[in-house]
Amino acid sequence: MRVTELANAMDTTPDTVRYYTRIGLIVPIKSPNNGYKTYGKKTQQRLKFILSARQLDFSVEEIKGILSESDKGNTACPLVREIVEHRLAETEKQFQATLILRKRLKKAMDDWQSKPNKAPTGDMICHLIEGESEGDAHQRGNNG
Amino acid sequence: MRVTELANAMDTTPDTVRYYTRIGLIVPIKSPNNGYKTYGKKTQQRLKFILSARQLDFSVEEIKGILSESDKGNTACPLVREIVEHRLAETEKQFQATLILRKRLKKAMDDWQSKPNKAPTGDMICHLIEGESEGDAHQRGNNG
DNA sequence: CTTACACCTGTGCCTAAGGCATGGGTCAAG
DNA sequence: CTTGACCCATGCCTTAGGCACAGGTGTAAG
Repeated sequence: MRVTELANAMDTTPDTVRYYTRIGLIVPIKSPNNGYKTYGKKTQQRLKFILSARQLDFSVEEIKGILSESDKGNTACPLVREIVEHRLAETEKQFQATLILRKRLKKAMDDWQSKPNKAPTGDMICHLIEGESEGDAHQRGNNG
Repeated sequence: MRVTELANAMDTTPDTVRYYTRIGLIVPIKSPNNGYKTYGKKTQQRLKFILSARQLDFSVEEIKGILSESDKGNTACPLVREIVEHRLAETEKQFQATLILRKRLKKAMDDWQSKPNKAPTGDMICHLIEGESEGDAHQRGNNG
């Protein structure tokens, strides 16, 4: 199988396959006559795993860790459980953040409904936004 | 005001201020004796606008467009309304995606509760994930 | 055999919004 | 002058691929 063929079979893009190849997640055999990368059944299995993990929003780095463990013959399951737990917590945060953003956007649209458009003054760029930031603490970078 | 001072006053980081400076969103005066960047009141106002817009998840590129319009003396309000509308739609999508991911993660944790850890076989890397991808179509990159 | 042409391949550069490390400059106290 | 604390500008690094480019491959026609 060559890159596009594999990509189609796994319902992903050739660029994605190339990317995973480039960073060593999957290892093809170089065809000796034309230098094209050739992927076998085992690699397809591996790619399937990678894509499934990506579906759960595992980062590529995390997947690399899992595969590394598995390649040494060890169970990757505990690691997988840990990651999924962490990912769920992260998703919960993301969820809340999106909620807040949505509320904020809706409020903005609502508030602006009645306001006219104004040309910028020396003190204001767009009164829609600048009249808006009361009672809402900003957040410095407290990420995870 | 120098970079850190401005950053503290606006409750953001010096790196952020430097970034906006670097890409020309805000323009400081170079202090002639030490080469330090110095920011005035007008710039602080501008930065406030930028940060408020970022709170609404406007991209920096979008903000650049708004400021460019405003700098020419034109109303940026229609553009702002348009962006906020678009952003709201985008957020809605994001919201749904996060919901799906959360459901998927929760289901995974649930399903795995009863399953043991297994060493990888020749055909499987981690049975938790590989047994999981039934009845769930993958998605090729159909983004917006 | 050669030509034509569609499709395919590998490589390298690009992204968003800053974060971080480095090497040096500045300011006040002693 | 020297120490030390803090501050500054600059440049590289990050994700997960996307995209453009230049050239190779394969098949049909001549």
